Amino acid sequence: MDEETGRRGAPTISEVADAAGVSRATVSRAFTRPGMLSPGTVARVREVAGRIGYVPNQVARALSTGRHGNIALIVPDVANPFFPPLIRGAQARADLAGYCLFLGSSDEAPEREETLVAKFAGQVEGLILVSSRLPEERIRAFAERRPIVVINRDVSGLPRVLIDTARGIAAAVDYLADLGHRRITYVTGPAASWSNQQRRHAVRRAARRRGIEMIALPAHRASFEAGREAVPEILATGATAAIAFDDVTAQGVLVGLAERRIPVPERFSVIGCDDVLGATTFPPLTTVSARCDEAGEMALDLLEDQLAGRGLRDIRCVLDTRLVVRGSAGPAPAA
Amino acid sequence: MDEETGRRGAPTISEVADAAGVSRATVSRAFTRPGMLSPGTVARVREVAGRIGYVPNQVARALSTGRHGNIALIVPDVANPFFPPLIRGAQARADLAGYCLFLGSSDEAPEREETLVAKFAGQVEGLILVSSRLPEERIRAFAERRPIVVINRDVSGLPRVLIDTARGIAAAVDYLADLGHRRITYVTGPAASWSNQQRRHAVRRAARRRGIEMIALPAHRASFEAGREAVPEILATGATAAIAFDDVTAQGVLVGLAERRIPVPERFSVIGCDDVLGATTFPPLTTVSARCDEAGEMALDLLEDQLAGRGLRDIRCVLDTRLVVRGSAGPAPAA
DNA sequence: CTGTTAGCGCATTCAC
DNA sequence: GTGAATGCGCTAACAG
Repeated sequence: MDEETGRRGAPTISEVADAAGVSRATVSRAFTRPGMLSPGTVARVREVAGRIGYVPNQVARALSTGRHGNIALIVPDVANPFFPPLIRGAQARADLAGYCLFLGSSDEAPEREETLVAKFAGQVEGLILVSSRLPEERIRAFAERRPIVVINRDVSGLPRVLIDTARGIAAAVDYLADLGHRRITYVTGPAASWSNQQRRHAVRRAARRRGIEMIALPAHRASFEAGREAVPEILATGATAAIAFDDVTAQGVLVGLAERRIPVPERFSVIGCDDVLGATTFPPLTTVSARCDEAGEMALDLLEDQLAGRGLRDIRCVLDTRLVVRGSAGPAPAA
Repeated sequence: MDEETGRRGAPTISEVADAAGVSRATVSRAFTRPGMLSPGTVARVREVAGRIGYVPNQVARALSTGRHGNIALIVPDVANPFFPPLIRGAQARADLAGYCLFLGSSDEAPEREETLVAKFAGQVEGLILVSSRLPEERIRAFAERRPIVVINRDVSGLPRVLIDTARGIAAAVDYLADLGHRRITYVTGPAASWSNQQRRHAVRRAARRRGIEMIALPAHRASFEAGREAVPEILATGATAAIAFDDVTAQGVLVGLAERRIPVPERFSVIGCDDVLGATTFPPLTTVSARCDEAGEMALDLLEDQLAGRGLRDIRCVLDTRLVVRGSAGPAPAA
């Protein structure tokens, strides 16, 4: 008994073996492959184990088998509403497959992400990196040690799931064009983000196709505030609608507009991206749905394939998107 | 070389020892207690290790030392904005102390939480349970095995950090009373939640003290929608202000009000709780600050004390709160 | 079906 | 300052 904590060392497999009058191997099998034992023995061993309070030591088991039954999922920021649905999707699948999901949040800092990955790498079967801020070479280096699946980052040679917002954004631009908007703005996200570049290009392409004007506005800081602060600039361009990098940014635009008493969508239209806010804004945000939950599920499936030895190394899953029409975009105001 | 994956087994301490022409013990010491070795040896060993790509096996190390260097933090729902700041606080402290933080999200399901705790228990030094939905006896049982700190749950005998919203809520009620409100509503949160009960009582007490009327409205479902759907009922009571269980619920109330074109705070006042939304609503939410980040930091400090053998078992840290005045509450409208 | 033997990779006594 | 032996708790052959 540990005098300091009042906690005693956990009972080991040997103690159970002695108490039950069997060998340690039998105890082990009673927990890992009950089918190999006679039902009676299994019951007896388990009964004794339960009474003593024996719980198999995961760490020892992992050392012996090389299998830990854990998967790590690392996101840039748990506070960003984009990730929870994705996390939930991955977790659901992990449960099904009998894995325990470890979550890590890097706070958008590459160094923190590096530390996390390194720490996790030793204790999990494989990892999923979401919107990683790591240099590609680092990701590849880690992938050398452990199976890695990336989400929202197009690293060739690794299994990856990409959310292709191009289609959804094209639909958004079409929608605005059909509503009579001739000049729109795109409110930028993190410059280093793969998603941001992809979305920017998509808006530009679609606008060109429809023959309407598109102006990209740099975001000076992250998400919400970026959107809010961009409002004066947006207005200065003379545009009648804005597509934002993500929903949080769009929410910022919404608030900035509200502060200026500019009614949405009557005088200005706003469209977000990701559909993570649901209808929690006013007016409810029209947005491009990203199906983040499916991304999480798919990543876990890919990882599972990887772990099972089946599954290609260089697979690229692309998730489609579509426009979700709610109430934040309407006809262009008469000039 | 594993033909299936193209990944080879990680180099072990022995390979480094051979390559460097020293014993395994020396390699081990080069990483764990460099002070015991001559500087030259340390440098040489590390150089060789780096070249070979040797990384100490955490699992083996943990089995040998009984120390894993991990701490688990389990929250009911990563999607709830209440938790990210708390997580961040804990993570910052964990970094400082050299621990790696494992996150778990139970989706508000006690069974999931149970599974998570059980899985984690074997791989961490200790755990932090935030707003746990587990029966007290289960928490106690786990605490028998591993040091546990709880947040927002008053489990006697365990180190716990509680956010005492009473003071902040009293201030909120005072604020409303001073503004001339005579009848207010409290929009309830999860019935099973310790925080909810505490907050409800606090509102009631303060209202009684100030001689104003308080009506509690049950939330039919979770957070945002609960708030939005409660609006008709709120209005039906004839109240002129509402205090919501948390900011997300308050945001729902705000949207419900906006949908009915009821201007806030001119015609109705809303106050939230937790201060997790910042100024991202319109109008910016007046709320009771909960200092969630400090709760996370404090919990980790307590756990550290626990692990170091110092620190009491039955310690109860109470964090104070205060009213943050922004723009969602104003003078009671003239009747 | 069950017991025996031999590691998994590392940290840690002891000797030297 | 460094090496040789021992064990952490468990699983996985191999016998019987």
